[in-house]
Amino acid sequence: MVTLSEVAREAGVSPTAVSRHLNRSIVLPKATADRIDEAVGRLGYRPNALAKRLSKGKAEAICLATPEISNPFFAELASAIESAAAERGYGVTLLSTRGRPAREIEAVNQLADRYFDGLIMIAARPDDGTLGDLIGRRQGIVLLDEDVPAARVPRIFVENAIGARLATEHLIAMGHTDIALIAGPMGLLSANERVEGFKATMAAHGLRVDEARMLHGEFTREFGHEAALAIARMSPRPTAILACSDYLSVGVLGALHDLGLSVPDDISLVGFDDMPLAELFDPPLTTIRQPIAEMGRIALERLLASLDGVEVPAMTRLPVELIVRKSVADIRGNARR
Amino acid sequence: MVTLSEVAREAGVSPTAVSRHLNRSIVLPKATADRIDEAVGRLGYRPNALAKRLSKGKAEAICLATPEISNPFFAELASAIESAAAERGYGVTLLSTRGRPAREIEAVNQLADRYFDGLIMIAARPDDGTLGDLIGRRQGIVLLDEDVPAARVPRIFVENAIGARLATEHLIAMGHTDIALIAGPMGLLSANERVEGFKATMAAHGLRVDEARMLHGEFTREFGHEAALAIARMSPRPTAILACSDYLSVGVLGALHDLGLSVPDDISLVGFDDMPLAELFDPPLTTIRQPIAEMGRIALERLLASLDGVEVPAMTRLPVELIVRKSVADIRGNARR
DNA sequence: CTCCGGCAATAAACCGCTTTACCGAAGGCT
DNA sequence: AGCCTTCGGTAAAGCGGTTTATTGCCGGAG
Repeated sequence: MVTLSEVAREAGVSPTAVSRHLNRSIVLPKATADRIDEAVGRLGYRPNALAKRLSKGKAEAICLATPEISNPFFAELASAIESAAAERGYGVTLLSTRGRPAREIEAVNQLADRYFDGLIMIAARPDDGTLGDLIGRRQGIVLLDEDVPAARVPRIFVENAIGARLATEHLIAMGHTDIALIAGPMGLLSANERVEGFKATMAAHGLRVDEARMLHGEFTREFGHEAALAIARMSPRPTAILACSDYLSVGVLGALHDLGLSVPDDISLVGFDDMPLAELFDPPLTTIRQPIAEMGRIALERLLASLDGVEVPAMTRLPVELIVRKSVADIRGNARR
Repeated sequence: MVTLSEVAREAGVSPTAVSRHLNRSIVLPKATADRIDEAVGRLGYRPNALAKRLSKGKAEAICLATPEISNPFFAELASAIESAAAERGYGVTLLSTRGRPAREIEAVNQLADRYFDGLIMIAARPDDGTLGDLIGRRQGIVLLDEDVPAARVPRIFVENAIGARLATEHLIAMGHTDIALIAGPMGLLSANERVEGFKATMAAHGLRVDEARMLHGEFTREFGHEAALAIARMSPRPTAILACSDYLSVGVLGALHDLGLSVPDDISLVGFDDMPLAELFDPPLTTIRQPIAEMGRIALERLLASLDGVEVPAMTRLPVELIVRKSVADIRGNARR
């Protein structure tokens, strides 16, 4: 391991000169500069990142805390963030919280410990205040996709209510009036907003929504499965399901398939997220697209900006879009089954 | 930012005492220990990770270099690795190489720069020797899923040839004799082994394989799409396709669907990887399962072991398994179409 | 002949923690 | 009484860079 001092000795100058020359914080006469460059090359010198980080007080890295990186939605987000970060010379440390509050707290603590300069947090469940307190008004955090109420940090969300409206309107336009909702965890912002968007749209069309037809649970395949089973048993059976995440939809698809029910012939389904590969499902999933790549890019930009001390918007809302594929049946004019 | 020295002053002891006490490298009388603990608590002291890393000479982090983290196969691998690493107190830095050799080299350089202690590398394309030289016999690297020939580091691969044999035998058992192969990049170990497994199995069954029916290209959706189009145009058209990665299969499925060809009625398909969600495709994909979670866990274990200086096997082969779903038709007894 | 300014380069402090000695006092043994 | 241990702790040298303030020197202006 060759150090700065060795290069300096080799080039016959001081370590300071080498450091400043390499960081372009000094302009040396060509002869000296060449001697240094030559020594660097000959010894194969590479600055020790650990030392650099300590003396600069920057980790040159950010952390991305996701509920679960194996979820393609988060994986896609991670990809966008990593790519943007790499361009700016930052590393991305991954931290899957797996829905455990302790892991989310760990992420914030590691930020405090300077393991990284900033943190992009995708929360997974409603916060009881612990996380919010911890985040407080700390610098260097950005909340993505999901809220942690008490925290005073920049947020990047999508238009959840509009997405739910788009989905609901589509279903209504196709003749559905009895729609079940599979929502996310009670108390989670994105879940709430989607529920509200759904309810408001139903109301606007003079449709009643039965509380018993709105199921709350985690954004997991398992809960989607479970909820779909429950919905299939309802009587009369809803003609359509709005699932507030594609991961839920995946569970729904599996459950309905197991029951021998066809989507969309027996029951229609709209998802939310447009997660990668959703177009390949059986049937291709009609869903609300979140601009994943853009969310990631913007989250990173906001984070780095706030690290540089520039003021960033407290809240950014990104647009969503209805993607019509094959999971919704047109039942206009049909008799109620 | 409160430092060790401040805690020491507050507790009326030396920084050494605080450091050693906190790291349990000394046992102090209860009274002193309590004074230190109390000071730590009152000041809210947290050790600076940057300083710790420099003085210990360890980054407490490893890097996972994947071709593309948004690919569910790699995302799943990342999840397993992150989880195992977290248990051992290591952070995981993500680096998507996006198939660019420069990014792979970057990963190795960053390892040299001590950005992290170890590197799990999933190579993406045949190496011209550059990467191999760089990796050389360097400590702290493990190759996963894909080879870089010249390097003298531990490797964790699956039984590629056996997987290809299993897939081919299944196809043959279902009556297929004219099988097209969509292989990975020429010269990539996993691709080669799968091709060889396919050829050997065909030969063992007395079936001829036409070189023109074996297509080489990158492990991407795009190439899968392209290759499927080419295969559909062949005359006579093969009755089955063996795609050497599920990501390729995804492209195949899309292309055949666009052509109005049904899988498996018009053409059968077997994939490789059993990537997450493959069971939801239309049709559910028959494929060769790689034990993704185990691969990740073992890769991490091997890496950490080798960092600790313990000898690890130069090569580990993990078993694969045929997962029969719905993408292969039984055409035994059928007339050749 | 001095003084000043700018060039070339450096000494030394610092980032915050770890770790390797090493030291003084108290107690136990012979 | 003298010597050895153990206990309780510390001084100081790193780790490998960055950075601030400073120095010596030289040429030109006054």
